[in-house]
Amino acid sequence: MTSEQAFLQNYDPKAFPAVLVTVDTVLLTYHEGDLKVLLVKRGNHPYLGYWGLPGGFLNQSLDLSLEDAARRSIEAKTGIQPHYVEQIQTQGSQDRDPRGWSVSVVYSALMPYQAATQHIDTVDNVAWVRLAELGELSLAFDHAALIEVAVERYRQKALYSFVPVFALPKAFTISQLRQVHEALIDKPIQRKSFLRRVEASGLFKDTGKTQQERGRPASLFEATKGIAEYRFTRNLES
Amino acid sequence: MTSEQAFLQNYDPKAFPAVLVTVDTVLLTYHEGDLKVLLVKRGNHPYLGYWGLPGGFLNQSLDLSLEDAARRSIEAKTGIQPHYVEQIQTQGSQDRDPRGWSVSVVYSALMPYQAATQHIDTVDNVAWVRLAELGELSLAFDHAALIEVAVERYRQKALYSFVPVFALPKAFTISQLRQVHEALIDKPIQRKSFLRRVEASGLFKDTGKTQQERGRPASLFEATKGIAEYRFTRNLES
DNA sequence: CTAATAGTGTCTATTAGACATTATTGT
DNA sequence: ACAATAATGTCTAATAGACACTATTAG
Repeated sequence: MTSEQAFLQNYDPKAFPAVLVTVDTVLLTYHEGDLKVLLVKRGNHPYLGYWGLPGGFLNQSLDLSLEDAARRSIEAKTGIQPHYVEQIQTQGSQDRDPRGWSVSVVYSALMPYQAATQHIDTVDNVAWVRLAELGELSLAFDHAALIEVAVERYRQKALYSFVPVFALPKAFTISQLRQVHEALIDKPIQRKSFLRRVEASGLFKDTGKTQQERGRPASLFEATKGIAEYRFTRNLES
Repeated sequence: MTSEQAFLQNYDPKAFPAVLVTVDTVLLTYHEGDLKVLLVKRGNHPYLGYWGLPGGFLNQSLDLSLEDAARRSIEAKTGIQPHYVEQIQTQGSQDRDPRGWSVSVVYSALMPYQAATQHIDTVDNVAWVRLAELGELSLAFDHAALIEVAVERYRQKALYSFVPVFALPKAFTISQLRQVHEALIDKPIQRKSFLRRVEASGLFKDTGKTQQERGRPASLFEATKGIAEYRFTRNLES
């Protein structure tokens, strides 16, 4: 039996054929009544010219961890560090990438539309695309399915948490927040029920300011710490 | 701009240093009042002689997909194909394995104790270990943390689903099922509340048989199709 | 009989849905 | 005043917790 030290010295990482490891991110926001996902027009083969998710190969020198890699690619495309990031799932198979056995670790983040948009407006290969429009587009790899899984996850969270709040700007009205939840679950939510939950959570701070579109001005709120972890024991109807 | 075909012909998968990709599995069961996890005594460096999770490097020729790899290693260690498998999370960082940048895709499965135990009793490097005992053991890599994440996931599911039923044999009593849920959430559950949910779901088939420990014999039930997907809109208290 | 466990009856408390009512703004 | 949207009042329905009660077995 060799010592661990000797074992590691003799260990050859090239003994096994390499698996392609990419980290892809599903970035979502809410703007003017629509949920939108950030897509990038691919400048390389395969799927050259197709829209796909931001992300790319793991960079073993730059990235200390998978989440590092996700945050790095998010900041590269949007110029901001989102306040909500979670790992969604990992897809890996022999045939999802023509270059070989490929594993994609999928992260997702929610962010305010405005904050990210000033950065992406400066380039023409990055765009927010309405989820409703995705059917018309043919996306690279299995990215359409990856987006679907992320959205389904948020749909569930809209029923028992306030996680969707991270798709809004820092200050927002309760109606706007309700609209994000409604867009996710694709159903109207009773205003009274929703407001009761906002109050019961105790996690929203009234800024004292108001915002008006049409009709009575609405109070502007901010999310406080802990909102990402808060859970209701009873779901909204789905 | 080269054609996609030319690009793929010139593509060299060895241009990037290989990332180590492993698939590890957290196999859980319930037996005699305890939740147990299947551990394997490692026969190789690193962590030679430590207990760790079943799993190993992705085999690019044998495995068509990540889930394939998980199922293959589960069957290798237990001799059975579990009825419930889900992907838990993926951990990856520069320093979790001394051999290099390593990614571990973690799957988890629930299975009946008896079905798997006849197979593992024939070897001495595989064992069911009570979750309560894990604190005394020092596990390989970050496997203790991976188990913790899987158990926490099932703890949540115990509050709004019947997924824990897959840790029991084909026929079981409602008390046994309740005990699995109680072991997961570490709290007693009202028998009446639990039975109400069993009835409301309509997903349990009374076998007509009974089973007796002490006291009144209990009816034996079987799970029917769809139980893995069933969700309550209201959680048990956590 | 008692002990033990399975299973039921029934009351209370909580909370989401429904929907009517009031409040506050612009035109 | 009217339209539009925000915010509240209040009733009902659904369902989990609490816990007492009955049922069925072994010894």
